[in-house]
Amino acid sequence: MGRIVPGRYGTKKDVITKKASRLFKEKGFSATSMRDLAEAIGIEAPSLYNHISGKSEILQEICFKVANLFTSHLNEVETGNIPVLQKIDRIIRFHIHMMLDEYESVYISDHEWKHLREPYLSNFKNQRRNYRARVAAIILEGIERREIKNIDPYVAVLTMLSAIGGIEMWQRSKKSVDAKTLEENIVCIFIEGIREQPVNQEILHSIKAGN
Amino acid sequence: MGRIVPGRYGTKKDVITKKASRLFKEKGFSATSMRDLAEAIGIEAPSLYNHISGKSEILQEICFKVANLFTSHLNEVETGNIPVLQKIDRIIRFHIHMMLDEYESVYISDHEWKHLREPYLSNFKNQRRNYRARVAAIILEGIERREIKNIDPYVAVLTMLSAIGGIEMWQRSKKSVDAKTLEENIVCIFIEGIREQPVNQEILHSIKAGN
DNA sequence: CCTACCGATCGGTAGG
DNA sequence: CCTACCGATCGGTAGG
Repeated sequence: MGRIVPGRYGTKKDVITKKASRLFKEKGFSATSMRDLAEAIGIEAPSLYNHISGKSEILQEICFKVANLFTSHLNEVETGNIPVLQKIDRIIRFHIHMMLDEYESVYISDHEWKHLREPYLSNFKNQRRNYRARVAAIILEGIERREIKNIDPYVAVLTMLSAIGGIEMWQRSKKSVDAKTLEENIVCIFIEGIREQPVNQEILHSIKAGN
Repeated sequence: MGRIVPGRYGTKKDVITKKASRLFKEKGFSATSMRDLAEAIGIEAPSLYNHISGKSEILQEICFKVANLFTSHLNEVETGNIPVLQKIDRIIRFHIHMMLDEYESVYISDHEWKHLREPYLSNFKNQRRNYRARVAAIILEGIERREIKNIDPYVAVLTMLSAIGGIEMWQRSKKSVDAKTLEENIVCIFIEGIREQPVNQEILHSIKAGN
């Protein structure tokens, strides 16, 4: 095999990161050896170290690339002058798109982050906690404006984000449900699930009143 | 250290499985060595093999114990002559309770099953696929009866189950939200998220009666 | 990007 | 349940 050539696949490091994403996703970070990775690329294991400093650097690249994309998107959403439910709608759709477009990276960021080394581990956990707190703040605002029902904002955030995180298995059976149906169904479930519903409240009231 | 004594912690094998659950959850299956496990228990690594045949047997015990609990509960729910939304309500609550009571085992069953060996790996995947298909069938029935809105049943199942699977992080910050609030919030989001709207009084009644 | 190689650690066995 | 130990494999380095 010749050397890895930069080109339409990006730098050599990008090629390594891409191949590693697939392997880490399929076998897990710890169960993937540098020899597995090298073989998948078509080089010998020691050659990898010309492009990366070590196995954990690859994991760092993947996890923070994903985390930064989510953070950047949230920055945009927060500054927009749109209704709260529309903000939540945008966040949900972005998560779904990330899962469909970059599902290997997102999967690793969701499931393998614990193998990050310090100080990256702490940084990652902080960034994640911060992200969730900011989304929870949006939901809280919606509750105060009576656009969203009175639920615990953090429960709502975790429920939504982990639900979308679970659709990775989806990728394999793309045929059965197309992406658009998937997206609209999920958005529908959550938006109507968290939205304040005056009709239901009225019915509930009339039941309690004994009508 | 003396030998592991059976007693209020169950058999020696149970003690090993319990300790392993914690370690597999914190470090991952592959990153947990038999020496880590032995040290946590207070014995030498080779002594473990008097009680178990190998590392993968422990993972099998954990994964299938969880899978069988879910399957057993679904068997009960299916045979019950209750409205569809109430069946879904029961399933959701069972998943939440499992997550709160046995979160280490459930976490491993959710995240580490890929490290199972054949034929256990195939058996586990089959059992899981079967479980989801059966829950999807319940949802489909609800759609046909116009109790549930017209969404893809399998998307609804994955959304619900993976959302609940994500609340494991919850365990750590028990203080911030009590279990009852957590449960009611999640049930509320999903039941109202999938219910056909406008609501009719009968369904609301049956849900309330089910609690 | 390769060959040659390192110390550490792995899951597991032999034998008592 | 222990000590002693096995072959295999790990992440990574030296040197070219």
